[in-house]
Amino acid sequence: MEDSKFTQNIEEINIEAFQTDLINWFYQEKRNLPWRENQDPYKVWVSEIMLQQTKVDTVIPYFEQFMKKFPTVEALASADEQEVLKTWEGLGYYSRARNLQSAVQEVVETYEGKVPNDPKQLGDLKGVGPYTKGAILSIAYGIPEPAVDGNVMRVLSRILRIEADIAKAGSRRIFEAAVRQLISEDDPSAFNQGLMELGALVCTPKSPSCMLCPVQAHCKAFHDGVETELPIKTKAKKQKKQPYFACVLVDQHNRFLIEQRPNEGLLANMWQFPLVEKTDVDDDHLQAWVKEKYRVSLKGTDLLPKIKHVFSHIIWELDVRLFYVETTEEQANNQQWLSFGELAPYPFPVPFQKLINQLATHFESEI
DNA sequence: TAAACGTGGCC
DNA sequence: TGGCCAAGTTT
Repeated sequence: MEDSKFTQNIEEINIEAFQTDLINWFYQEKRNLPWRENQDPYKVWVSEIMLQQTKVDTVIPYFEQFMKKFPTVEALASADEQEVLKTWEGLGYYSRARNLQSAVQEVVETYEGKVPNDPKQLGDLKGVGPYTKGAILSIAYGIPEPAVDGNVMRVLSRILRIEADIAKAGSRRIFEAAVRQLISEDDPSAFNQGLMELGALVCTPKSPSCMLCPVQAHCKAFHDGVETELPIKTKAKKQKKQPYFACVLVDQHNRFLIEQRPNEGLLANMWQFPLVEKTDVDDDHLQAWVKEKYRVSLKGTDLLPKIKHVFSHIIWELDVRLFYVETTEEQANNQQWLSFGELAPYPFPVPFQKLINQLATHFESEI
């Protein structure tokens, strides 16, 4: 259906000229990025995972740190997961980090530490989906496989005037089919990266710089004057608000209670201050809930500024309450009483980094 | 197929 | 301010 129109448009393209124009532009204009210093498959892999749904400028410092701490497949495979998460702290989508370490462990155990260049073996690794598989194969190994990300879909939707909804899961295969016809067998790495770099620097979502585009002459959308109408992308649903109480328990030695989140779901295995949904416990029962759940007696409470945190699919509204604890009993083993300085090694998601910053202000010199 | 899964920057 | 966007994968 959608394919028929694009099949016709692809036949109007001079493929050799398109490849040459794109690849030459890429070598001319490509940014110098730390993961482009060589083609080490491990570095390519780590960079591709970090770049998922994440801007280049955000990734750069994380990539540098990660490579310093885990320079090889073996180093990452044998690291503590907590240290890996700490290095990933603030980057988001933390299952990427846990899947990456798990996959690297499989590479050590099953493939003698060599990142596979076999599409099936590579694609079966945790966290390696169709895009990442194609990116590693083409960039690290020079194998002509499609690497279709959001950039590639946007660029090709314009060049070929493809009107498939790029928000839909099934649309990716249309673009993969297009790439298979267009890709350079001689330099699939520069071709795939060129498509993405073009999307990042020229063929941008809002106002594409068509006058600077190296493949303007090949672009159906530009020819027809519809470049700003593409790609077609349906809107995401609005996030649902979730009101919580965030509870800071402080004992007489200025130690704070933190707990580790479950090993799956949102922010898996990350640490937090005790959290409870307001739909589960209302204001009147909060104090009793804290005493019961954490086996403490209280000598006072206080109020800290509210924290709002927007995730991709939900919004946390944290009402932050301070509880001064008189006596404590043994706590569960996913919990820790720690002084302020001892919090440092524990990976916290951003909403709790905000909270920790509030504590630093609130307690000033006390801690 | 659609929802879950983070975060920061931009307008 | 709130919606949109960024080199996606898993379930």
